[in-house]
Amino acid sequence: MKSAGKPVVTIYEIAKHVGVSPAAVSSTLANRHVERRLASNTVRKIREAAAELGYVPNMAGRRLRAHKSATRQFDLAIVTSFEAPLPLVGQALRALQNAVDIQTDDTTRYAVSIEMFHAGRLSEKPSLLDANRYHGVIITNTLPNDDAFLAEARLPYPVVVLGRRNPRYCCVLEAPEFVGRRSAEVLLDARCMRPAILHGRQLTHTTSDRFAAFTRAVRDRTGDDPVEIVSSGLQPRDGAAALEAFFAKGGQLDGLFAVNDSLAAGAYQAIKVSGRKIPEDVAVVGVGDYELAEYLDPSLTTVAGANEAMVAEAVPLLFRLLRGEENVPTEVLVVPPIFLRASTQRAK
Amino acid sequence: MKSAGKPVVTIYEIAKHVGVSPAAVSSTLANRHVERRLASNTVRKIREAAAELGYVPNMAGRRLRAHKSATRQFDLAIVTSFEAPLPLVGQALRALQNAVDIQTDDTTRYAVSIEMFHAGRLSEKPSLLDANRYHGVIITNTLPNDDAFLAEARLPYPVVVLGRRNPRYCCVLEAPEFVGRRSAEVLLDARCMRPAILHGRQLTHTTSDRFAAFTRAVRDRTGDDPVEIVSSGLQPRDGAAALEAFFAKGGQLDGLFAVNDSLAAGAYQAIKVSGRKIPEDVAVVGVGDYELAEYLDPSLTTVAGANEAMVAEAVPLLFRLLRGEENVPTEVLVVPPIFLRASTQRAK
DNA sequence: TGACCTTGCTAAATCCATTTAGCTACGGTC
DNA sequence: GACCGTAGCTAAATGGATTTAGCAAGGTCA
Repeated sequence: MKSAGKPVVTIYEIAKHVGVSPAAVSSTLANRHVERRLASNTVRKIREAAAELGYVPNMAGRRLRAHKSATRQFDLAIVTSFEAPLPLVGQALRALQNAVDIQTDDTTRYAVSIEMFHAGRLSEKPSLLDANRYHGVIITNTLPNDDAFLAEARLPYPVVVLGRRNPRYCCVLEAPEFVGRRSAEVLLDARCMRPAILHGRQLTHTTSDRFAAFTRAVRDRTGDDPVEIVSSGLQPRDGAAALEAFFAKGGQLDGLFAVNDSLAAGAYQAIKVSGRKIPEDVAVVGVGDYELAEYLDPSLTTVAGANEAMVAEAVPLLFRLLRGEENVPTEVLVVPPIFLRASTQRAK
Repeated sequence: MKSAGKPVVTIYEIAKHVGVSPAAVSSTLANRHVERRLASNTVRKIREAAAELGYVPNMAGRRLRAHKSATRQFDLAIVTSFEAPLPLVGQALRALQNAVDIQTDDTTRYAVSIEMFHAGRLSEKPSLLDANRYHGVIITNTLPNDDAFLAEARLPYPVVVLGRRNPRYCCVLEAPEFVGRRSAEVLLDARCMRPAILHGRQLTHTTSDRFAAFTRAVRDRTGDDPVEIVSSGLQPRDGAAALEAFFAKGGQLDGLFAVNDSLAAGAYQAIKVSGRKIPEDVAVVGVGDYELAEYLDPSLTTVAGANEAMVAEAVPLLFRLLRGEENVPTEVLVVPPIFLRASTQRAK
């Protein structure tokens, strides 16, 4: 049982409690009691005391002692929000792990992990501010709140920010304007007269850029603003619900840009249920960061899908920062590819 | 630049190199040099030496010192494979984080993260065997190799294994047989005469159970074995490729059970491209752990989707183990729900 | 009886970084 | 000349666990 008492229990408390030395306690708790020839009765008493006092090992102490003095250990992490699409995070982690696998040798070891925060509440993760957890991190899927926090806090270790610009850090992001503008062009080239944009309530830096550029491009070419459809979340069900509501209110559209592809998947369903055909009645453009896009019916035209390219830039940058290199660029722009598929192929 | 030399650089080396005390070096590297009134020239020399010698801070040392002695810190992790579907892992992490958020107070802090291994090569993560990293973990998406490793190694801290049975650990898994059997029943009830099963080359405990139960159920009811279609991976593209190849060889089927839903998404495409209609020509059953299933066209009938329920069981179990409780069950079975949707609704 | 072994345990060093208390030298004040 | 203040630095304690060398008590064998 965990005691609620103030003083945290160490092996010294246990030793005192049982009447043995800390060495005996340590040996027992590390299951070394046989080779250290501790009497089984002593072992039992130590185990009981540990359980009774609610002993929790201090990992820092253990690691410090266990540290082989010829190796340096780097602890790296991908920091992302719970709300973010995980496949993108998975790509990032894989890329980081690959880099790490190459660089690992006798003298250098790495540990990489994913660390998550609630979107918009990065500041509630105080462990990030301590310089005693990670040697370096890649941060992604931040909301404006988080961004402000980061800019003010200035994390005391190397950081690469993915997908948004932050003046105090090394950033990798989509070429601004590109996705929104090209999406608009694709829809307009398919002769859409009433293009719409579908996005979630919370705009990240990336999605708000897509939104703004799309809106501007449509306005420039048609003189009108696009229709704006807002969903409550980023899951397919949210996209479906938003479009259903839009149609229920008598909304009309003949082209749709969904700022990410789960929303597009949901939109597909609502469009079909409403009796409209893709692409004949509604052309659809999405964002192809997931494999999914190609396997929707009809296959989804996507702009972007730059995540992999961004990650490929970010990982080497992190290592350059870790190495203490100077002249590491503070901003790298990635131009996403475009895949024209069935969802925008309208017969002349 | 990182020196390749053997002895790892500590602040003591730097101190010796510069000719100051370790205290000065520590103050400088922690950016405390102003309040500690170090001469700017000294600071510069220390910084230069740190860079030149390739200093890498020892996080264990830092954390040990930084540790507030009235708090105990638990480091928890979800351990999963790179190849696994991430949304499931995300669910697990969210559940764990929620539990942790509730239990955090002045005296107890938690850090949760995701740690990944290459499927089948868990044994190459030696850090798992050290008792100096995590207080407890939830392990999921293991392959038979990994399972054998775990059974032999006996990790020296609390572990909950998700999705497979392992005699030496506390396990949470799908009720065996259930998913495979019910999937078979759904297809047979839709009057399929040639049911097939689609799975990846690598079978986890869970997928091999699904496979075996499906096969047995089909055999029991029809006297014949189902058709087996094997894909190289677990992504939609792999499912599509496997079915394409199957059709190209003249394969026939009128019902398909895909052991996970990315495969089902890929299969959908190949089936449609081949000119067959779902569900008229081919009824399809998948596994609904992702939101996606409902938004495929036609919406996908799914059995399973037990991940959330499994996670809900696993998290409390982990805490019970951490608390050192006795009589923690070693096996918890979860019965997954079933969602009948359009992909198996054939007209009489 | 003495040499030697075994059992069962402990003292103390060690891992690395941080921080507190305090020392020295120098300049200025009355 | 006594005293004070300050800049600039260091010695030493500290955090928690592990391990090595070794001590003491008791037994075995010649």
